[in-house]
Amino acid sequence: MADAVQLVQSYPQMPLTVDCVIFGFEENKLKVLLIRSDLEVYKGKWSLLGDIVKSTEELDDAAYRVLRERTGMTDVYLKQVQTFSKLNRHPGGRVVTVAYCSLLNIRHHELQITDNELHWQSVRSLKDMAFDHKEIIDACYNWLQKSIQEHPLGFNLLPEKFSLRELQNLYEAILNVELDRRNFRKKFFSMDFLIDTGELEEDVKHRPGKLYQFNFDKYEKSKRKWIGIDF
Amino acid sequence: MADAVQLVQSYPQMPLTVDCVIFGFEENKLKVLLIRSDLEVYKGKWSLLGDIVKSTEELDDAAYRVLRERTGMTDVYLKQVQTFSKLNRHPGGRVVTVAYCSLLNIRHHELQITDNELHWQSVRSLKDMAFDHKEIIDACYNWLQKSIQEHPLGFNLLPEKFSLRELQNLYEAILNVELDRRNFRKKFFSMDFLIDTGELEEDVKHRPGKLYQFNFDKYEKSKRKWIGIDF
DNA sequence: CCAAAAGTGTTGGGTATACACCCATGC
DNA sequence: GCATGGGTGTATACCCAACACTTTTGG
Repeated sequence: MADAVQLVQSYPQMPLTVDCVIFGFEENKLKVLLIRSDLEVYKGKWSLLGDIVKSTEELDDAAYRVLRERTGMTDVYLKQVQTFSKLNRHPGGRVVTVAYCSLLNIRHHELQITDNELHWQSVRSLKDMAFDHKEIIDACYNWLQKSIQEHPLGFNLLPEKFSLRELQNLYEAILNVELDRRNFRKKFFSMDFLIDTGELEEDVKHRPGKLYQFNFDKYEKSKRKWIGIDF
Repeated sequence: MADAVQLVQSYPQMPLTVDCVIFGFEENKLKVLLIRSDLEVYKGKWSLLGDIVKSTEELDDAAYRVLRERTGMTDVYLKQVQTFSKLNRHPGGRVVTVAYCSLLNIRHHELQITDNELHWQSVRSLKDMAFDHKEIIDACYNWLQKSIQEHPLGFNLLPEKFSLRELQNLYEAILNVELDRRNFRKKFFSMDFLIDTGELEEDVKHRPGKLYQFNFDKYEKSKRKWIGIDF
């Protein structure tokens, strides 16, 4: 054991951080939660929410901590996406960062955000960010576009009860496509994971749509392993 | 700028390593390249090929360096998969590691391996490895199973010219399924990325199959963006 | 001629796509 | 009653899964 300790002590060390790409959905747009950079060189630029990883902290824990400290939320979808290590990515020296992607419902969380430098920004209008954060967001956005087609992640961005129109708007916004409404409905109804709550939309100035919930239990039980070569 | 440097210098630091899960295909089995652990506590156990990340080295470069130093190969498929940070994953103390997955053709590389503690082991027969390396291999294997269905990665594991039977054996071994030969052929021919070399298998004691090459150029040009919700 | 694997087509069922009309609500 | 979006069905094309026989080669 002593040899192992000695070995590790001889290793070069470097700072490690986590950066959270926190997605939300509002006004039919996919948005990401940003904060003003606190570095002089990036004055005025937006940056991701991130923090150092402590010496005795696991990466997932560090990412959850960032979420908790920034949004007050603990029960949020979170997933490690990629680690970035360009030598010049941080102006203060070598810092490696692990990017996490997080999905949350803006409505559930808006009251908890007090720091007024926090800001939900449309993913489509991003430019000129601090560090390599644009690159990190692009990676997470690509990951999201892919994952939302294979897993029921989108529901994390919606209220617990949602209309099919909202769901479709979400998919259209994230995938940047237009989908046929009837086929979209057929698709989701045929999956049979939507629970009709019996409730209707309110405060809408046209015929109200039905509200549904996603049946996560049923989904978990029926997860299948897909074989299908396609490239 | 000075503030940024000072800030980074105040960050906790830790050792960072890369571990390469190097897959190969031989005797119709998916294999992974392992080495005897050099730590006393793991005496006799197998471990992945890995190394520290140098202070001024990017992660991809470190992973390529490991490959080059261990196999002599430079032109090998390599992809960052996941970062592992459990506090007790290394008996010598806190070490974070970034796992890379690599695919190579064993035949092209076998002569370059001189260290006789290096060893190709069947993925199916893995057990009881050093560190958290079993977990890392599992993650990379899952990644491979998924990716090989969406991207033409498998060809990195085969010789440049291969028969359809070899290709099918590869898919069956990695996905751990049996596939219908006629449908498999139809599938690949309909993709239209296989070039008939006009050559035939040799030294085979039955009717020889045709040898094909994968048309990477054509594939790159025709990459399409898929929209298809399915979970 | 025998063994072993290569090579080849068809059919049926299910799934994706394209498309148009009536309905319920608010104003 | 009109504007707005909710809700529904059908026909077609495509793709996937299932399935058996003939051909070529080596020995």
